[in-house]
Amino acid sequence: MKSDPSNSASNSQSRHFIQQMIDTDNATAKHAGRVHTRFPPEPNGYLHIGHAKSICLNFGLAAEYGGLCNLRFDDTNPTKEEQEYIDSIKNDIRWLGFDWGDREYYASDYFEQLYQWAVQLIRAGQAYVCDLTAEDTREHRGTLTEPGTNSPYRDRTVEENLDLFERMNAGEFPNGSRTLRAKIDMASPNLNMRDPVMYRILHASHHRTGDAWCIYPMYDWAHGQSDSIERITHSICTLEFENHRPLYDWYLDALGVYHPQQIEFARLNLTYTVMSKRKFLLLVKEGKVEGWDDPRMPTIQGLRRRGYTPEAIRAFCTAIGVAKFNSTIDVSVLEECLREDLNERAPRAMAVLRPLKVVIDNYPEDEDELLEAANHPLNPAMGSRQVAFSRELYIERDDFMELPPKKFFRLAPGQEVRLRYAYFVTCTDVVKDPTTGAITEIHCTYDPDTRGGNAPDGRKVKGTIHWVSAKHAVDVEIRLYDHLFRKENPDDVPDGEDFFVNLNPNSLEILLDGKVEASLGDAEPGSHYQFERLGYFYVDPKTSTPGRPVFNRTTTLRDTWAKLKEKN
RNA sequence: UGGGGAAUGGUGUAACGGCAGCACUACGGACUCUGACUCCGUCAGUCUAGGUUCAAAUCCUAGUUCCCCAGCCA
Repeated sequence: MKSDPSNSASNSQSRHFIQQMIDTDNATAKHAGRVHTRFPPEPNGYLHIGHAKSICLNFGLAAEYGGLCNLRFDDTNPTKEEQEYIDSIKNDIRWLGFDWGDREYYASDYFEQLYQWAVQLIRAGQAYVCDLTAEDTREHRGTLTEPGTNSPYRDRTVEENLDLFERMNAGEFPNGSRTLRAKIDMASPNLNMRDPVMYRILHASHHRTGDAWCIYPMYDWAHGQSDSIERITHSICTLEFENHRPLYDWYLDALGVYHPQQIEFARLNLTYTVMSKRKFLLLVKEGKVEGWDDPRMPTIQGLRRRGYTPEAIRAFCTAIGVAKFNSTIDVSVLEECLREDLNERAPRAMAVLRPLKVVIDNYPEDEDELLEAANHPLNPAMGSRQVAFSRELYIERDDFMELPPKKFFRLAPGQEVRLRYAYFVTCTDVVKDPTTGAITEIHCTYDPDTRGGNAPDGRKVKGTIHWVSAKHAVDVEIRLYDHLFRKENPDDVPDGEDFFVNLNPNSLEILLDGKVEASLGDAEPGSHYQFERLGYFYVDPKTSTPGRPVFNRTTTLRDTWAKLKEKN
């Protein structure tokens, strides 16, 4: 029995309400201690971070309690679902680190059983064929405050219903001409109970069953029974299905079959992003992003291409908790989980985003040398590498100011700084374009005694900056990403506008003259780096070519200097 | 105005009649060959009004606010 929190995987002190429910079930032997969940996506779109919450919950709970989690595609609507999505969903779940073994199921696997069950309900007088049009059905349904009215077809005989249903299935009737409905209660205050449609006629080819069927079960008719067939113990879903639970219960009880317990939790909302398949589609269709896997998209594919790791996403899903309150998580929580993971795994390297040339006047013209740099200062096991140094270097434009404010610890005329892993240098001169006045290069002298970065005389410098040897640098494309929207809630728009007005025009900045140290010239696509003092970068697997890596900025490092500047 | 849910610092989330805790954010400080990491600290919360109780975030009553439901979508 896993009811003792101290020896389960979840021995973190606080347990969310679903864990508590399962603990209670186990304590009372409700399912004989069995825990079997499922993740039930509809294959009509790509997975996003919101799905990740559900995936982590369902697979996580199963793992925690020594149970199982099925993957089941809810493919009851042939007009919307495609094989491509199935492949992509499976790929994403696997990437997130979860395994459904051989339990890959489809609601369409159960079409025959569902049909038999429908016949059973007809025989019991609990379902009938209705000839109302969609529009008439709506009118008969009533409103939130007024009861509906019975369909004129509600009292057909069992024989007639059986015959009609059979003929619906045989393809005798056109789309939309008839439905099979459950006979429940047109006056129910819960609209889902007002004789819900169980089957609709859809002469459409299904991605798995082909043309075997021309009637397709509604989600409500298929979902609970699918869980029942799979002997799911805890059917976890989002809040909006709470209103449907009485209907699932009704179906299961009417059929007299195994009855899973449905539990609803709040879906994930994140600041600075939208979270619906419909809106993602709009962004893609309108060309606001490059595609479903655009690194600014909160799709699993997008996050992955941005450089997120499965570990970071899983940590995030644990951190945010599970509850019934409809909340919006600050993206900083996600970013913090990311940094925590990347800080440990990403080897360090030096790269210059916006190069400014530096000439070391007292360094020999034709000389080069190799200096040792740690791949991870906090983890010696990651080893070190040699970086080339020479007379001409690039540094970050931001790391030089001609008229530095107080507390600017970087390069400025007369100011000495450390070039990381190299030498102390002092700025001696600034060269400007005579017409524009723009700084084109700066001159320094170096102190040969500080080789490696320390002064034998014990003198200190306030600043250490990164650099790349001009002669050895590799030119690369670097893509800087920022929030897709500039408002915390992108749906907060003026009257008559849509969420596009909140798009952040600076969410993507492409730098074509980035300079990286030579070792990065053949960086493996799909690998992570920390560019020191800048952030974490990911070698884009999609656009990198051999010898020409493209770096996506996954996220910046925390930057207290930038904050300080902002305040002044 | 019917029904179903939910309200705890800026944002999330615990506490299940007994000291309101944790994380993120923000703000200070220490450390530093990354203005990073790490460490220390500060600000800040029980939706409202009554009631029960020695004791209420927790129980009761009334109210307020927010979310979901009128697809032959899921």
